[in-house]
Amino acid sequence: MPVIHSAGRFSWTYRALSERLATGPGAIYWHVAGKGELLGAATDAVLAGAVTAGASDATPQDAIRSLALGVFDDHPWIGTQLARAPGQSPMPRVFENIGRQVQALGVPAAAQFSVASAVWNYILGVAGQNAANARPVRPETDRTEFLNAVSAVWADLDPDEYAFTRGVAGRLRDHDDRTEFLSGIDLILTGITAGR
Amino acid sequence: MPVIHSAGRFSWTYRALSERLATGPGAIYWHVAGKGELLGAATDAVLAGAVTAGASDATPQDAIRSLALGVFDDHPWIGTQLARAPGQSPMPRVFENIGRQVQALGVPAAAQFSVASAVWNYILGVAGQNAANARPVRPETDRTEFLNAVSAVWADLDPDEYAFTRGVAGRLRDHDDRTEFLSGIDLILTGITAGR
DNA sequence: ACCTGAACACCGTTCAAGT
DNA sequence: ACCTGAACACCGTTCAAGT
Repeated sequence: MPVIHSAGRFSWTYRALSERLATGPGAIYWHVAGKGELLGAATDAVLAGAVTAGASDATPQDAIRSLALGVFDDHPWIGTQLARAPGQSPMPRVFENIGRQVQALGVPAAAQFSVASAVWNYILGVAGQNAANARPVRPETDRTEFLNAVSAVWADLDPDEYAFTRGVAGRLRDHDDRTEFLSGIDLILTGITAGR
Repeated sequence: MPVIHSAGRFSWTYRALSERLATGPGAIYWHVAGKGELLGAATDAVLAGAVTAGASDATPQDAIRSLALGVFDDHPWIGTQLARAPGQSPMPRVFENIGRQVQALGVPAAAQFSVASAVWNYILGVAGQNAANARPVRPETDRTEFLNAVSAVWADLDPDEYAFTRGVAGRLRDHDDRTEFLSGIDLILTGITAGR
């Protein structure tokens, strides 16, 4: 079967795919069992590329950040579809990468799986979440416009009941998803080393 | 419009909904603009219930854990659909809840928004991720069977290239998603207080 | 003002038929 | 062994027509 090159924003429909491959939609079913396996294969192909990122970083922290950003920046949609194919999936390769950094951070053996899972879950979960948010409810509303609207609502909330939310309304307007994503990673990284 | 009661696992299709409401699919469109707004309304209704959890917990940490588990246990699918409606959404209420715990943990003002966002993102992201994983690719394969298969593959990996993954293959088989979810929360909580 | 329900475009999936 | 493409069931959405 032809290799699937990840091409940015692409609708993974059988019809779009089959048109691209100059064939009928049914042809794909000879190669994959269904949509799940199809997306799984695509996910795997993309993850394989993400592993190389962070291969030679200075600290374990930097290595994890590189890997996380690799997923977040290039292929956030991955989160929606998980590597489930037990076979030759690159999922273990990514997990191995994270796990070694976790070991390098001095996490005791008994906690390593749990800690690596948390990092893994955070990366896929938040990146996927972000990808889902990327397409707005109504296509005509753009991001800044939307954020301004929400920020205005927040700033107008009851000062007693919503003291905190009111206070950060301004930050919402200016916030950057990528930065927030990274700050979460850092929080986890701090938690890892602090818990030692 | 009739209030939508969250009823466990339910397919949010217009047809299923309209049958439930004993009406035609078109009728719903008079009340909501589209699928996004529909799911948004449902999400809001559910989140409103989740806020009460953790209202009176001993420590800020416990309060955040309660809220996180409230989403994870009862309504993991929420993560797939975000509170986007700027209006009277309970989203600010949840965010307020988290924010106050973050303040109680002693996080400096400049970092509060960022930290609260990380907690929020983690909860929705990982819970949603988990909901997506809940339905397997092929319906006939159940969870334990699947985990055993993956675990066996992991245990069989190259000892040099996959030293870490091999080593935790056993833990994968026995792992509990809920526990992993909580351990990630704890990692973040530790990171929050350690970074002070 | 609010509901009805047929209709449209689109999707994943199947399958008899081809080579 | 591998591809074709019409067909099926299903989905979100629209809209003329009803009350």
